[in-house]
Amino acid sequence: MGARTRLIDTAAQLLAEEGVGAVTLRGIAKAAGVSHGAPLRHFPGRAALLSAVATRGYTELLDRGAALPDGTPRERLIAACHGYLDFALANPAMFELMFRRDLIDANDAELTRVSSAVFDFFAAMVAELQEGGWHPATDPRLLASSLWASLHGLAQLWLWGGLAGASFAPSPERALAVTLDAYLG
Amino acid sequence: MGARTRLIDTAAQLLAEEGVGAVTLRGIAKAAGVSHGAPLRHFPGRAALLSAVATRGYTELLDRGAALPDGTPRERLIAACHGYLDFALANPAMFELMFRRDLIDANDAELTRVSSAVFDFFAAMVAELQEGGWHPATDPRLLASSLWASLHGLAQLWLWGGLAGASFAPSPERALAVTLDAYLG
DNA sequence: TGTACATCAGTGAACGCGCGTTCACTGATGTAC
DNA sequence: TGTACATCAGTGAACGCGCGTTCACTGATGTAC
Repeated sequence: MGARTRLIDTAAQLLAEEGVGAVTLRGIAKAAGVSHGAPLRHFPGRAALLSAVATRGYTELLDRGAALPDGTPRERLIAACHGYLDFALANPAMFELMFRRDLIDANDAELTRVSSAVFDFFAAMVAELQEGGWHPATDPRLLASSLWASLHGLAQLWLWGGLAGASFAPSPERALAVTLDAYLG
Repeated sequence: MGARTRLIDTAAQLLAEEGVGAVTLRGIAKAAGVSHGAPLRHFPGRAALLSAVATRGYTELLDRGAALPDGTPRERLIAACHGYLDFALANPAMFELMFRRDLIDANDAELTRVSSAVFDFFAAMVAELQEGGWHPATDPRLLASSLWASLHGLAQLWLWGGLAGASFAPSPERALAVTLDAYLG
């Protein structure tokens, strides 16, 4: 395994264990057991390394999409929505990093390639369901954007510290059920 | 005007102009024209000052709610949803700060008081609409959580850099219309 | 097989930076008598 | 009205920290002939 890959692995593990604040170049180097200048042999800078880590996150999202069980378009879209929320809840720090523009390089070629693929996959599932007569007149990418944003907000707010006030905190699953009911009827 | 209030004002302005990364204790002190140790006369630390700034954001949200025009419960809820999105788009850095747990003190009394009030206000509007027969069997706070999360995700993703891939970027207003159509039929 | 050279990951000291926070101090203002 | 004292916002030097990045160097590995 290449040193570059090992650095990304170590960073991803450090991210999961210690959070976004821990993935500094020096912290990653230390966790990887190399001197703190070593990572710069493989990445031009911190943002590039973190972008590679975030790309891992988008790749896993894509893998989850590919591993979706067979079923009707509707069943598959519902499963994909659950998958997105599950991923975010299971990998909170990765999820945060994936959307932290100040930490990663938004123009990173691989990152944009994979994240676009995730959206395209999702939009394709939406389009498939539309063929069955669901919101047939709406642009599938617009519909996908709205639905994706709803999932995203659910994950963000839950990770942020509960969906409602402290006195009432519905589980994200229950809120997702309400959301899916609204969209899918 | 007290020095404390002036510091919050200055910080809020600096936040709007320079972003979340600029609101350091030293940066705020410099912008306020005082020595960099001066803010600690009024706040126990950085998190307390930033929490006071974020509280401003929630307060403005509450003010916007109070200023909603008269109308049917449905019209008022739709206006509130637009208001939330408008606020986020008009105050991106404040919106970011309001949900950055690593920068503000989640246990700050005033902050939790006002942010809870915002949610309660929103949930009350939802409950009012339910009296008209809309999703009557669902807990209004659960319904409010789902709808709020959808708005929140719309704002977050838009500010993050477009709702979809670079090839297709629907305006948040168009996506909001789709979302409101899904929930409100 | 042996030799000279190139490549390249990694080292570790150093640089310069901005940060939050501490601390002894100043100077103005308010208050008690 | 005057004096002694307390309060308190602000000062500015300093501390210690972790950061990203630079740089000359080492040592192992691969390659050409």
